[in-house]
Amino acid sequence: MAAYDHKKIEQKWQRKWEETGIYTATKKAQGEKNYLLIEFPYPSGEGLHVGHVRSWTALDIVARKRRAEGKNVLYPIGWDAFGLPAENYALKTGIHPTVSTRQNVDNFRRQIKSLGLSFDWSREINTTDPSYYKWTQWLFLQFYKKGLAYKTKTLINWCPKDKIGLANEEVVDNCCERCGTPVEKREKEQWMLAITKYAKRLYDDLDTVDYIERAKVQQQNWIGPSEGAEISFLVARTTLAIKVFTTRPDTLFGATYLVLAPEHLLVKELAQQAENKDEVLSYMKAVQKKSEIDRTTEGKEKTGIEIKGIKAINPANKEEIPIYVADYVLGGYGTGAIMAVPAHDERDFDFAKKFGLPIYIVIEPTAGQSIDDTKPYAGEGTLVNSGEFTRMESREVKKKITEAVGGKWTTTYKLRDWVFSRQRYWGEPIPMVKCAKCALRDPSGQGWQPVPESELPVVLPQVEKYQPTDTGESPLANIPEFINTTCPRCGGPAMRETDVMPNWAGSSWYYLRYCDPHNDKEFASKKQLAFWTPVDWYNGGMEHTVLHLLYSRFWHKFLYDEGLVPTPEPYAKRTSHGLILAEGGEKMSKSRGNTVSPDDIVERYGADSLRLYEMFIGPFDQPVAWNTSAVAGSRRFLERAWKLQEKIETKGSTLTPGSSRSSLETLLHQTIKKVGEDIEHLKMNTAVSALMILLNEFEKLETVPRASYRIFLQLLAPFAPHIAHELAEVHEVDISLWPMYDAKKINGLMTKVAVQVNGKVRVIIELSREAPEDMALKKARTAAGKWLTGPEKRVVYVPGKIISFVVEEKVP
RNA sequence: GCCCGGGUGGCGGAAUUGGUAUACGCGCUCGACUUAAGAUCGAGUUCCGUAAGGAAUGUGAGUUCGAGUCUCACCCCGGGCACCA
Repeated sequence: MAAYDHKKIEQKWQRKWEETGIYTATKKAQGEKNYLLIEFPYPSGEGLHVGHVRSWTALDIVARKRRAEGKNVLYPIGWDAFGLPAENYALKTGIHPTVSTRQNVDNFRRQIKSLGLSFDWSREINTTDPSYYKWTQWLFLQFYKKGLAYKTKTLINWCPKDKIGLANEEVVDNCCERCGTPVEKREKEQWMLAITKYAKRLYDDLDTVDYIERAKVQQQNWIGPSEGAEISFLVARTTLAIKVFTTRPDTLFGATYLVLAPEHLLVKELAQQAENKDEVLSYMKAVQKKSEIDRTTEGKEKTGIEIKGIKAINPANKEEIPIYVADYVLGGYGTGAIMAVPAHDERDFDFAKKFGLPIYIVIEPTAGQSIDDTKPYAGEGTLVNSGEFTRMESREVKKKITEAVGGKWTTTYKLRDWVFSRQRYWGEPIPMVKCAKCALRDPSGQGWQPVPESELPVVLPQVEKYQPTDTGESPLANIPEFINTTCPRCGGPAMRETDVMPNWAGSSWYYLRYCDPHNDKEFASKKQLAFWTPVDWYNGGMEHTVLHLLYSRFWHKFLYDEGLVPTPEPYAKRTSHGLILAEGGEKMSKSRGNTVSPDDIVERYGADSLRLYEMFIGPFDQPVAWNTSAVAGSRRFLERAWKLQEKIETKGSTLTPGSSRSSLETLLHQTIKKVGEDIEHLKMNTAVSALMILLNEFEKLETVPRASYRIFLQLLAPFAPHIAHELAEVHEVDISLWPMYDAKKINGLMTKVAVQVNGKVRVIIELSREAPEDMALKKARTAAGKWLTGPEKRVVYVPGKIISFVVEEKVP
């Protein structure tokens, strides 16, 4: 027997799989369809990360198992290749992103193929390919046609280092998610996608999908629905009204002032009539200068200014109350204005204390709790000082009060519309044209015209300089041949949009393209979509839960409304893998110099060892630290599996004695069940452990029955496909099907039962599974006699598990 | 502050409905083989104790014949949201 040569074996099988194309999915194949998806990678210059291997191997195991079960599996791969790193690399080196992307993709492809992942390479896609982004642009135009894409002047998050606008989702702790630079606010014209129109459905439909709980909760938090009332406060001696949003209309009688956000549209108008006009305007200016950070981290000391001489009328008690402008109220949430109830809200309380505003208590805790006048009481309770509502319960009165003052019960969401413009080069050009002439006839005055679908794609032109400008214009703005065009509506001179799409655009629909990747008439045919979608199982990182996952659900729902996709949700099931950390538990990163390259591990130990190790490393959904010396353990396991060949019984002979056979049979059936179920629940670490236990048992035998050996290889094949296929070929056993277990053979004839005396396990006895109670107890009493020192008070017998005696203890 | 996870040997971690805690692997110790090292194979490895035995699943209480698992209170770690009215 030759030594285990992983290089030879892995190359041989990888070549064979490629030549025979056995992992190519076709609609015509037999069996129920099964669409398994992993997040397609960004082909970075650093190459594959061991984290990619974790996610992809896990679903590869699922894919291989399901194929063996006769399912028609689609497991595709592609490249999410637009994005800043390629552009920044071009800035540094002058190498065009097309070139570096091609090189990186080639490297990724080579690396992935060396891992023996059973991807369908015939469906490989690339978001930067014009034949792909043609359809990304086409989809954008559908949003535009339905009024869901619009350009507007808005305050956006601006990263001064990357010189790029960011979506709210890309801002973490007020810093750029990518580079960590504190973001600034800038007013810019931006293309927006109206994701807020779908807020309710994006929230509600989470109940219809099988997502890992954490992902669901994060999306719920992000969408952030909040039920409450919209109530109008008239401005005294004017025709104006200020609409506020509140979740506590029951405290309306305690509203002693109003607060407008500095961004509120009415502020400027009211300021004109104010006694302290200049002060109000200078406060607004000061707020505008403040970054988001200053606004939120000033030790929570609240600032604001009264609009003097102007009062609002509390619709509940008709009292005139002052109006303030303060930046603790956010412009983008609710109506941008609040009614302040200092007695029952901590923020309003702080503000009222600072500005000496009245505090009216209108809710009293129902029972037991005392009111502490140094703190506001924010709980529910009984109304006081509330006119006709006095003595009612706060919970029951919310909608009644809202109705009584002509308010509206409504739901507000934290979700904001999606900033879809990037003033950059390496992205899909937004297929819009601006015509000055048409703008005159356009009610919005903007003059935007969509590029006719027949002229798609709008191809990204070659540029000399990639450098974005401080004014925030795209490098495309420097290319006259690109900008100057004719208006599709009037035929006159017009200018192209120079903004490009964010890198989330191409990834918002790629799983649809996989269904029909070479279609040049449609983004995917209805027939193919009807067959393959929805994705049955999608695995990816937690970091994409509120970005990619939410965005693609939004696109999908829109396409569903347009009748372009057959299901309301794109992904039936979503799981997530934990990060792989460096040895020592730190994050792996190039700058820390602690990365592990899959190439090195494949070279030294082999792909099968790497796959097995990453599955064995720990619970799939939790972060784990890398440990190279533990990879050797997986390698040892495979070597022992290799060596086991020597013990296989030749065809026809049965050398293993009968008693070993029956206990081996029990273990085999248990292992089939365990491995199969563990794969379905991604409990890969315990599945591998079960395979190890089986191998340990095999090694104790003189010889291994062929049938048992075959089952071992069948179970091993998804995890370590190369070695399993090699051994199967050499020993002429068929491992193309997944083995079945016999439920009756899971339990052996004999079973070990623990005997407890007064709660302590004293002895373990072996019993026949069918042993009657009296016999079992008799045997237990004999075995545990030493500890049965007093009269028995109680006996519990759970067959197959435990016998528990409670005896009277001798008091010394 | 609110909402999710999680806390078990030297380390990564197992543990069906409450029913033999520490599976499996790494590391370590001893032994065999070897001139030697490595690899491999065998034995051992939660802690205290020579042993009999005792103690232990973040802390403290509770329910139970029996608790890692259930209940209550608290501590610590990781993640998400956060002046969201």
